[in-house]
Amino acid sequence: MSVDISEIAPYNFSVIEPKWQDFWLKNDSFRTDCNSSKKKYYVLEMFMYPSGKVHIGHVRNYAIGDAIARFKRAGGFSVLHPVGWDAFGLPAENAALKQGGRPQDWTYKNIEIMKKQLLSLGFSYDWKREFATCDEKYYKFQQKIFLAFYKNGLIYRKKSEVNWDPVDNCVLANEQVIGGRGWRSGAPVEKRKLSQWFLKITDFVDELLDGLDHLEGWPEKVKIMQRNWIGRSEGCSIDFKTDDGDEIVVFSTRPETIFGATFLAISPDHSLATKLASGNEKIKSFVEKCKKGSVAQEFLDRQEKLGMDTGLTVNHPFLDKKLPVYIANFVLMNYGTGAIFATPAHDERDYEFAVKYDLPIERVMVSTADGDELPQVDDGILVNSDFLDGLNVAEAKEAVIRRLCEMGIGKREVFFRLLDWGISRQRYWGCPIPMVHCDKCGVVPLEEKDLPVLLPRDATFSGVGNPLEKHEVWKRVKCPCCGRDAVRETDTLDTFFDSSWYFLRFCVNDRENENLLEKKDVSQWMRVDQYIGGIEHAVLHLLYARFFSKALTRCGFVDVSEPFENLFTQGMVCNVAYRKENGDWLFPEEVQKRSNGEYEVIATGEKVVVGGVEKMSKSKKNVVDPDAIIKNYGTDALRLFVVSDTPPDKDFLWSDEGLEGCWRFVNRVWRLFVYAQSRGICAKKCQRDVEIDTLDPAVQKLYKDFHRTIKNVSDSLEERSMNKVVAFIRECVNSLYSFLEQIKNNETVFSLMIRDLIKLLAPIAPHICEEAWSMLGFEGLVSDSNWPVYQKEYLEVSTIDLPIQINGKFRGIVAVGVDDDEEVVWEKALQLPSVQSAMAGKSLKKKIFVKGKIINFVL
RNA sequence: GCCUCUGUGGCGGAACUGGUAGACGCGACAGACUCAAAAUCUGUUGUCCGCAAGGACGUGCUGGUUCGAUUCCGGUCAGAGGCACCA
Repeated sequence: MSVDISEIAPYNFSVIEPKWQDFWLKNDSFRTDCNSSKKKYYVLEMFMYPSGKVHIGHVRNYAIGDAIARFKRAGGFSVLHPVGWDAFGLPAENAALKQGGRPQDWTYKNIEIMKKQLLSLGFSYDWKREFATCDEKYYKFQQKIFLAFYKNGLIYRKKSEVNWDPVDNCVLANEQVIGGRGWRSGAPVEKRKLSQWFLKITDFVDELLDGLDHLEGWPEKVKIMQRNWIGRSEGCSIDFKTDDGDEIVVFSTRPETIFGATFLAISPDHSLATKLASGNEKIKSFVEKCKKGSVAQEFLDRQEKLGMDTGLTVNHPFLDKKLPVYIANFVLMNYGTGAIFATPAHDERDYEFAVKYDLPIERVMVSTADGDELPQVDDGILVNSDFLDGLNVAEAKEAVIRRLCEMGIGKREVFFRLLDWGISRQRYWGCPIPMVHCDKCGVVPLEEKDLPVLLPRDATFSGVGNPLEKHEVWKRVKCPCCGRDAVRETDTLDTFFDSSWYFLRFCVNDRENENLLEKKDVSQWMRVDQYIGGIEHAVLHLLYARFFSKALTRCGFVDVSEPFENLFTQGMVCNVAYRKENGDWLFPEEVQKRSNGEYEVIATGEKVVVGGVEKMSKSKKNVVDPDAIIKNYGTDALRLFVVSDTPPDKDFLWSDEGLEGCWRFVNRVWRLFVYAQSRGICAKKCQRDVEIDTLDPAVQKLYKDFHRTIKNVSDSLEERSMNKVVAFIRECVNSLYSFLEQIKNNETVFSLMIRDLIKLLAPIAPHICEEAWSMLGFEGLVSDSNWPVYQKEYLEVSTIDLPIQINGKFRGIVAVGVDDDEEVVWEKALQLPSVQSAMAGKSLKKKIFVKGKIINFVL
């Protein structure tokens, strides 16, 4: 019995979607198959912090990953697609402080809630591998890693100036300081001197840098950011001696400008500055002023240059002249040697400083380009430089370094911007560091048998200081060396430590496996074939994870030089935001449109500024709750929407109309499936072959075009252009609607098209497809079915519409055979009225013919 | 300041190695169905001129290469992101 397609009831997602979610979960439908002979494919989305709620940004990230996982699965790969929780971190501790209770409880409760949300989104995860980084088991492994790194000399403790976040009351790594502010709190970072654990990431600096050249599957942008962050610079260090016999080693990448040097500058943190300060009140107060300045935001913004003459001088290495030594706040202690020679004529900072303090400026280079303004920073030809005169920069650099080396005062050197990674955090909710402080033995590692060091369950959170440090019972321990009373390390590990190796642990098939990293499992699955996450981790997590792979390899745990073969960075989800004129943000429900098109606050009638498109965030009151969307439109419509329209690597603009459109499309597809069923379309009808030549021309074209769709959808998925995937499927559904009358009686063609359409849509809208698959009597799950294959010969066309140009302008088309010779095509083209009228009275200068592409008459 | 990326209809965006610019969607407009509305289906929709056939213009701006440029090259403007006294 046939039905009217427009009368079919809408897709009943509230029943159908939970049904399949339960089925997949109960049957472990997406459990990783480790014993398969199929090629492996490891898809991973950056795991999430259990903040309490899944937001739309997560949905988009995971929808992209899930589409790839399902596509690869259908494409004949054995797919690993795990899920877990990056569960340590400050918010849990803040929640404990604010609402009482323990961070543990808060975290695990959030995980429970968010897991439910993920399940309601129908992602194809292997839930048997799920873990949280705060699981005792996971951090026990992590303590093992810490000890192994320690034994291998990759971890050390040192007292040094660190970044202190005054809001989070905690140290930050350099990578976590963004524009002088804490990455989480946004507070201006202060400097403090503390004893801290450091990870020797600088030991791998060359590998980390060179490895980037081979990461072809990474966005260029991320690689550039990492290269800049590592910041390699080549140059030369030069030894100077003050009249008092103090040594000052300077570093320069421009040693060829040495003849233009007019003074030396050392950092206020330089050991010589400290020494001088101790004997001189004026210098002491200056140094202190500089240190304060390096903290205050206003100084950072103004970058005002401050300096003080030490009264000391050094000899110029080549000239018979003395150079004064200044302490200058623009010289950084943590780069190079903390001292420079200044060449004001050829360096902007030196120039600014020299002008301010009235120091000489001597030109030693003339530009090859025009203009002779100082400072001249571009390369030129050396002048006033004795043995370097007339040389270009490269030649002069070589010559001067060679001479300095011969004199025994210079050395070729490479410096990096990258510093070692400080991993100590003065917080409770993190992985305890398995070290002990003993008065007699010093800092001693625990033995493996004493692991794990578990977090105490009875800590108190007062908001001041580190709860572990104040826990008098927990912190007492016997020294593993001498057995006397000692104290535990009370700092915990930076949570970025946790996320630097989780993707390796996901490889281990048996969650209970006591081996830290089962080598066989890791080598089976690594590298991650497709990693997906936000670009904000370009120099944080993504650099640390690369370092960990190399460090764990060095320690013999694994053999993974690089963790992520292909990296995809998805864009953010944005929404319009409203605010009052005083800047307060407003919820969309609080505003309404006036008749003149402006917006006002409903309650008060105040004028509303439509604040443009902003990243969805609670503070801007423009978030959309996935649960509400799922309740009203279903998961498939939501998933479809977040990958439609916008390429996944670009920012996505939320719109209710767009979502509505996807909901309409889901129903359009649903009606098509139900209609097909009513026409008797079912699995059985797919068994006959299609005799393409006997088909009605319209049906034949439809069927051939469908094979083009299969190719287009497959290619677009492969290149991660989900927006195109959706567009091609929509196109295909549109033409099925248009030719419904012609196709409805051809059961074989109709069946085959519906079957493969279900498969094409399944990676993005899995529930409706699973339902249709079962409804039409196909065996098993569409999630387990093979990806459709297109017939190449159907894509080949015999005739094409060839565009015709006159003087490069489009004038019409002419239908020709693909293989028609030039003469034949010309004949046909010349008969076109538009060509004839354009040619009238003119002579043909040239004819261009590109087979299958174009004809162009040049008159 | 330095580095990187991006500029295509009212909007999100398509366009293979240079070859019919604007696929697909949103919005808008019209028609069918309906007592009516919603839903659904079918059209139209870059701008300008024209009753029409048709024509002119059009991918930030500006030069160039080419028979032909959204695509390649030079300059320039605008926006986004990263780094920011890194010697």
